[in-house]
Amino acid sequence: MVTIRDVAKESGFSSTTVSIVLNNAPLARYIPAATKKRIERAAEKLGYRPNQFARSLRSKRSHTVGVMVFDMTDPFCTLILRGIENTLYQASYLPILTDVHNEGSRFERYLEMLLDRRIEALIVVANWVFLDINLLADLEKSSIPTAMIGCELKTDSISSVIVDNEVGGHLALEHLHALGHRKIAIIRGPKALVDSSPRWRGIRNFAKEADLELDARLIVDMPESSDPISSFESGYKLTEELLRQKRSFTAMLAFDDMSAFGAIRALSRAGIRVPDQCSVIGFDDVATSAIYTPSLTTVRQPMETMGASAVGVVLDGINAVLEKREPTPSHRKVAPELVVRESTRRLV
Amino acid sequence: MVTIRDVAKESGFSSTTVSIVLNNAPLARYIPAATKKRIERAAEKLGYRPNQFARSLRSKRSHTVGVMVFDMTDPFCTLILRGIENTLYQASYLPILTDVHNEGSRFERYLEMLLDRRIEALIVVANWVFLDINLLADLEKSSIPTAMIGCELKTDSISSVIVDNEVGGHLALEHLHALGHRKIAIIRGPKALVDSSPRWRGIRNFAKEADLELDARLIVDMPESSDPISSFESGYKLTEELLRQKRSFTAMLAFDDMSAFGAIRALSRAGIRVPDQCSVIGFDDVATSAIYTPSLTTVRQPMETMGASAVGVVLDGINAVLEKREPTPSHRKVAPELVVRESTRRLV
DNA sequence: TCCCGAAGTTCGATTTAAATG
DNA sequence: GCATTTAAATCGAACTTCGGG
Repeated sequence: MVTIRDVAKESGFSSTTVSIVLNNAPLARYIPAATKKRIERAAEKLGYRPNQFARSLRSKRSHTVGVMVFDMTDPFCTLILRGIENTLYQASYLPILTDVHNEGSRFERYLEMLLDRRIEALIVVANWVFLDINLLADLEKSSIPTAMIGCELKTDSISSVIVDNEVGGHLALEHLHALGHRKIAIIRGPKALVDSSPRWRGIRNFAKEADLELDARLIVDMPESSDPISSFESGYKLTEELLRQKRSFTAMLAFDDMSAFGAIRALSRAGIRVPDQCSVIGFDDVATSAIYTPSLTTVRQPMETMGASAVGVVLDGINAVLEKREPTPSHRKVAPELVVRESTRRLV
Repeated sequence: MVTIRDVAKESGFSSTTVSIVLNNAPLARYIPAATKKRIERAAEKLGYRPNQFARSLRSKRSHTVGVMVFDMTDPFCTLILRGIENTLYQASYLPILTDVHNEGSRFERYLEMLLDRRIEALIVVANWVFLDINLLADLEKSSIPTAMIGCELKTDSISSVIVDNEVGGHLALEHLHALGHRKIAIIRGPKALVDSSPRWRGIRNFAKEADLELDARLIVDMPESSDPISSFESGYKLTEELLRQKRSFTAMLAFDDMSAFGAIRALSRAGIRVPDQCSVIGFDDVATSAIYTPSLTTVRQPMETMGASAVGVVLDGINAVLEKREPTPSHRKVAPELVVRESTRRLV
C-alpha cells in the first residue's frame, strides 16, 4: 500500500506538505503552484489513496450514515431507500444498511454496531411498526443526528419526516365522493399503527364537510399485524366478510395499497368487476400499484422525496454538530398526492 | 470517549494487558482469572467500547462488505438484499449499500469509494444489466473477493451465483404443456440480456423432447431496455400486438414477471380473462406475483438463498485471504422452482 | 511579518520484545 | 525457563509548532 510518506519521498517534500496540498487545507494558500503540481503528480504516479482508517481516527469522522429499516420486504421501503441513497451520494456519504426484521433484539444489536462504527447520523425507516418505548430511549441517548421516516415521535430530540395522513385520508374520500359514490366501505388501519388514526380523522373531516354520512356497518378494522403480506390478507378477508354479509357498497377506501389489492382480489373472486361495479382506492402508491390490473388509484406518499428530505435533515444536524451549534430537530410533514388510475370510476 | 487507557488506569493494569484480556488474545492463557475479572469489570463500569478506526488501522480489517446493486427499484433486488443482510448479520459483518442506477460513471465512483473504505469483499447484484467490459476490468483488478448475483462472467476470477435459466425455461413450458396447452405465445427477453438465451434454450429443449411445435408467429422479442417498468410495457405492447394480429393462443409464456403483468393487462383490456381464456406464466416470482389478481404462476428464483449464497462465497474468500490460501472463485447455479398459482389453468 | 516547509505529536488500539520475580 | 506484566513501536494521516529565509 502506498502511503503519504511514499508520496513525500517521491515528490521530495515532507509528508506534512503533501497532506496540506492533497487536502487543500487552509495552509495550502501559501504553497507555490509548482510544489503543488509536483506533489499531485507524484500522488497520481504512485496511485496514492489516503487510508480512511487513519484519516477517520484522526478526524473522528466516518462519512457514513446508518440506515435502519424495520422491514426491507415492505414495498414502502424501496423508493425511500433510493431517495436516501441518491442524496447521500451527492454529499459523498455512504450508507450502512441494516434491516431489523421488526425484532427488538436485532434493533439493539444493530444500533450498537452502527454506533461502534461511528456513523455520523442515523435514519430510521419505521414503516409499519408498533413502536417500542425502550427502543426510543436507546435512540435518544445515541446523541447523533437522527431522523425517522414514517412515524412521528413525541420525543422532540429526534427529527421526523412523515406524510400528512390527515390530508391523505381527506383526499381519498373526496375523490370517491366526487365520482358520485355515497355507499363507501372503509378499511381502517390497525389501531396500534401510528398512521391509522390521523388517516381516519381526515376521512371523517371530509365526510362532515361534504355532509356525507358514513355507514358504520361498512367500516371495518384491520387486526394488529406486522408485515405487508398480512395487510394484503386482511384486506382480502375483511372484504370477503363484507360481501358475505351482503353489504351493499359502490366503492372501497382501503387503508393502504396492500389491503386494496386484497380487496380487489376478494371482489374479483366474488365476480364483482373493478372498477365497473366497485371502485377501489388505496394509499401509498407502492411500485405494484401502477402495474396492477386494474392499475390502482391511490394517495401517493412521495417516498423518494421523503428519503431525500430525511438525509437533508440529518446532514444539517451533522453540520450543526461540526460547527458546535445546537442541532435543531425538525419535523416535516409532506403533502400526499392523489394519483388517479383505473381502479376508480364515476358512478353511473 | 473512554479509551483503553482509561480502562487500564481504572483496573490498575497496563493497556497491553487490557487489550490482551478483552480480545482474548493467545497470551490471555497466562493471565490469571482474577486479573481478567478486574479488567472486565473496569471496562464494563466505564462502558468501554473499542474505537473501530484505531482497531481497523492496526488490523487492516473493516468487517464491512460492499453491496452494489444495479437498480434498487427492480423488485428482483429486495429479497436478495434480505438474504445478503441476514447472512452478513450472522457473521457480524455490515453492508455498505450502493445503487449504481445502471450508470457506468456511478459504478466507477462507487467502486472507488468502497475500495477506499477497505471493504473486505464485494457483492454485485447485476439484475437486468447489459454488461460493460470496462466495468469488469475494474472489478477484476480490485483484488478483493467478489461475487456477482444474476450474471455469470467469462472472467474466472469473479464468483457468481445465478439461477439455472435453462432449467427454468424448461419448467415453464413443461407446465403449460402439461395443462394441455399447445398454442403458446412466447415473449423472449432482450438479446443483450444474459438470461435471455439460456432461458430460450430451455424452452426449445422441452419443445423438442415433447415433440411440441412452436409457432414462430407466436414468438416475440422484447426490445433492449434497462428497467423493470419498460419490461412491463414491453409485455403489454407485444401482447397487444399479437392480439391485433388475431393470433390465436391459449397460453402465454412471458420472459419475466413484469412482462407477464403487462401481458395480463393487455389480455384483460381485450376482454380476455386470465386464466379462463388464456393462461399466463412468468419468471422470477417477485413480491407482486403472489398478490396480483389473478396471482401469477411463475418460475421462482430463490432470491433470498442466492443472496445468502453469495455471502457464503465471499466469506470463504475472505478467510482464504486471511489464511494466505489462494481464493478459489466458485460459480454456483441454483435450481429454480415452479410456483403454481391462479394465472394458469388446464385447457378445457 | 510573510512565506514555505519540516519535525514532531496525536488519534486509540494491537503487538512485539522485554522486564520482572 | 516459566508465569505475569508492561514499555515501546506500529498502523497512516492530520495538525501544531517551529525555524529559516
